[in-house]
Amino acid sequence: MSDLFLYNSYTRQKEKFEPITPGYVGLYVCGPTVSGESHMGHARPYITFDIVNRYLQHLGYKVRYVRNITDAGHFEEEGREAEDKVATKAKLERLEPMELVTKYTNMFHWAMRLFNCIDPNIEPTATGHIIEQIDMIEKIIEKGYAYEKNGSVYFDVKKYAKDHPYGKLSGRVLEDLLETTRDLDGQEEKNNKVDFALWKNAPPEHIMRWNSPWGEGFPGWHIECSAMSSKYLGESFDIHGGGMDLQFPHHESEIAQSTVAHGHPPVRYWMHNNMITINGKKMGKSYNNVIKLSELFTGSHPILEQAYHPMVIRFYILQTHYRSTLDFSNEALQASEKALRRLWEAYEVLQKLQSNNGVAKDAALDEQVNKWCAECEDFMNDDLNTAKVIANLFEMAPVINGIKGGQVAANAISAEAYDNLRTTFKTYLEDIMGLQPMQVQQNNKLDQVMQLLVEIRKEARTRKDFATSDQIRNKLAEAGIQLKDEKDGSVSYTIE
RNA sequence: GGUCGCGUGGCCGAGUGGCUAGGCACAGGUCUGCAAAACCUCCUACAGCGGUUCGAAUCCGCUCGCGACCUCCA
Repeated sequence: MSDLFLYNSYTRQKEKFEPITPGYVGLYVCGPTVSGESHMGHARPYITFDIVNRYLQHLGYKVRYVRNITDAGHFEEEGREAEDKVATKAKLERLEPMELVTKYTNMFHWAMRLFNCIDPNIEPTATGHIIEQIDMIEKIIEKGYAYEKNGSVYFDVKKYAKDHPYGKLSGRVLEDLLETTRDLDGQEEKNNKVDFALWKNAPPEHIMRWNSPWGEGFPGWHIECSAMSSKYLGESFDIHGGGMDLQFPHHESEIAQSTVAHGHPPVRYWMHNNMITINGKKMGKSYNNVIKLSELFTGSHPILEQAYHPMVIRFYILQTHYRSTLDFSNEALQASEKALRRLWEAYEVLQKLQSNNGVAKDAALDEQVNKWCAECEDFMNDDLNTAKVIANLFEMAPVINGIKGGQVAANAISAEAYDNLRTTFKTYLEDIMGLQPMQVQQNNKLDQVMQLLVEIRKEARTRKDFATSDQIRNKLAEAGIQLKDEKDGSVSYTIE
């Protein structure tokens, strides 16, 4: 058995994974900002790290998976006027931040369920950890790496950079940053442009506000992850994940804050998934090119030619390595849909195959099958190469279908190889990659109706009444039910 | 402008020195009453130029094209 190697963004190389506490893994992933509906781009990190979580568990680790909900910040609901925030309005007329945040948190959870992502063990909210964040800020001030200005607190990056490797994660050089950072509102308060806010003084119209030693305000963006990850995973934990776009400034700032507060860097392995692009451009709110998940599932976006099942999206994402960009197109998604359908059907065929008595007639094929199965683990261990795992499963699909169709002898492979096939498909398809059948679960009554139709069609065919038999087949196809005439004369069906 | 990354066959995408992934589409065939499904076969690519090497999609250099981050961002 090979060892698990993960690409560590911090060192820019694949490293052997060794947890801090043998047998246990602390995994923290930056969760969504719930000020709006999740879009397709958001699907990638949560599916990617669901695989990380699942695979670590498969390897026998006890994983504590923490994924936060960013529900504090400067939120506005789309379509609402800025004056909604004015405090003079009646309470129920005003935007209530918690209402907005609850709505989008619920929608996020809905999508995660459909994607079959395992729930994190802890899903802390930023608003629920204001005290922890204030504590941490105070610690940083005590150590002399932060300063207060007009009710806001800023982290002193320049001072930190003197004796710490600031910029290592994101490949920045402080001098460059000092020159190139753009002018933004509120910058004049900072001692240096590169400093970032730990706490922000809330202007009167800001509706999210908490008391703090520095007056009413709200936490800076980066501090929540530092405070919550250390609370639930410890001051040193194994894996921190998130999208590549968070490397700077978010993760870089996290490292700086935690290093000062705790006296050492917080994370062993930094993992970053790449972006989903559309027409070559990153899908993101600021580019105005997002496809929301709800639109994706229903097909209700002008660019979409059809609705896409959550499992198709999941499979589509897994067909690409997580560190590569993934370009959206209807064509690509439709290809994934067909591919997944074929692979899943092979899996179902496999479950029904009868094992032979043990001896392999085709030693070469037998060996090949065992090799394909064994390789899956090596691929996963090589920085979670799900694309290669899927490719291997596809190599085995014709063997499975061939046995069923008679093109491959049933006793070509050994009983061991059969078991190996079954275990491999189950383990990788379901347990590790978290895929599920797309088909509607068949219920008993529908099945009885189907058996009746199949019987009528069979009789019609015997009479050579092909008009009737084809009508049954075609009408069912229109309804999304596909009949398949099997080699042995039986008829099976699949429902889309 | 600075930093980093990418450019693979009709499309999507693995792959980082030799063994020419995989999926989808196309074409041909087997099977079928006809189909569908399945199976078999076909399609042999690595932006361009130059270099290193016995050998490069893979390493180095240059050129062209694209993108990400530097601002909220998964």
